[in-house]
Amino acid sequence: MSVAPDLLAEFEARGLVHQSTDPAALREWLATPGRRIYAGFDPTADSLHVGHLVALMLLRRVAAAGHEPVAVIGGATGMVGDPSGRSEERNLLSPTELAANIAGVGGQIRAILAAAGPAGPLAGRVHVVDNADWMRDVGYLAFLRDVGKHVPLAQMLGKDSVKSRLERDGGLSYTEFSYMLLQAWDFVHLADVLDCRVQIGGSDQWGNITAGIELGRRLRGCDLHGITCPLLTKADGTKMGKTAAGAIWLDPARTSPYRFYQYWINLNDDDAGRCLLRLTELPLEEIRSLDEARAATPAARETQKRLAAEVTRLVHGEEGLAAARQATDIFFGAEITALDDAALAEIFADVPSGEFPRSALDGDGLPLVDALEATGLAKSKGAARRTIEQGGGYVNNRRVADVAYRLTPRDLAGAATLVLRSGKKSYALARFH
RNA sequence: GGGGAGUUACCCAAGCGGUCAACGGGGUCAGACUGUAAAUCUGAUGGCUUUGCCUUCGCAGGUUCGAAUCCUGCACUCCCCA
Repeated sequence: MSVAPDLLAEFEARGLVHQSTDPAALREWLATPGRRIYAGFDPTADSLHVGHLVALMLLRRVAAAGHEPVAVIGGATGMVGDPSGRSEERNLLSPTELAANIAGVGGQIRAILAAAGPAGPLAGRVHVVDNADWMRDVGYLAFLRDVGKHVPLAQMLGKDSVKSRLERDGGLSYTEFSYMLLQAWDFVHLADVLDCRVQIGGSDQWGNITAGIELGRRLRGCDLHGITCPLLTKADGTKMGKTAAGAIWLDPARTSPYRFYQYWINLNDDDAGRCLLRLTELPLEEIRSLDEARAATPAARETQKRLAAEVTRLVHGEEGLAAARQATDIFFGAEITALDDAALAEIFADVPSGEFPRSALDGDGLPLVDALEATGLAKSKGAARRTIEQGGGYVNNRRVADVAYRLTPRDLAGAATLVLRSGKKSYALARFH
């Protein structure tokens, strides 16, 4: 292994450092290749969402720099619930839910850490562990004596996550209050068994990370370090990855590759520029040239296209990216002809559909107005007529100007499916059985 | 308990006997423009078997050839006095 690139400088250049412990000490420790650095992921759902991508990318950068990332799945901490960044008490997850979540989240973490980057496969070895493996058998009394005894209450009460919750009406339970002890113990445990001395996370994790550092010093006399990165937010102040329709998930069953891809394509210029730095592994020179291109010819949307391609490829692979691009061409492009029903169903996975008897197409056929109404593209037949009159009615992406138009077997794009559209973006599939 | 004002379509809000499916604004939808952005402009916006028909203006009755508009009762909201 050659000399490790300066990971901290890389983080700083990409705007990934919000707070960190002593940079000089950190830099020195990181100068040796093969260092282990961890980030935790609590399995609060069966899939991660784009909000988790920054942390995943941090781990990939760790690996790319010749160190060894450690991803900790919170099988134990997920039982308790992290109060950080939350305004209300969490509901406890059932053991069954939790097991499913651990499986889902774990699979995604492994896949993303295993994916090849623009510069080929990642160098460093990757660890994926579950903190339930070392927490499960720790007895309550032992934990109170071995860990709790070394954590001053004043310190716990001083954390923002606790303070802000105490000031609210709901307060927080003892269970969530204890959360930081578990995460602190994780850090000390990983230092023990893996010599992992740096924890990274979102800026809301600072309190939990410093709790671990403090515990390490009191318990082991060792120097642990922490880095937090700014939470990814959009220019309008909302969280990255939240849309009106809900979160953008990494699981293709929850968010199709097409919608995932479109999310990045639709970011505004500034947000896209920032994401390029934080969420991709493109070299800084390349990002700089994209910045220049964006300033010179913003309409080309090179930044968004490149960002969407990079992130989609990482999460959904080449095939997912290809599917998203194909769907994009169709959604924004030409007339739809000769696609088979499976491909149509795939491309239009996010789109509502209406079922009709095959016989509806026979004879005079099915009035387009009825089909638009039945698939929900128009609230009433009157609205459907209006849409067509005003030039917003499409069959297979071909504009239909005739209000009295009737669908017949000639209009089928696949064997039994055709595509209806109202306006620029509202699609529906009509299936005939 | 007494007096006054009000209740109109998704929201706000005009209309005060016929030309009212009901002005205007917001929202929404469609079109143009555009960078799959923002802004702007244009059109539409109760339903239907659509050159016509049906159902809407708090609810129920009534007057009238004809009512969202006038009368009576009821319900709810707001304001003033007690």
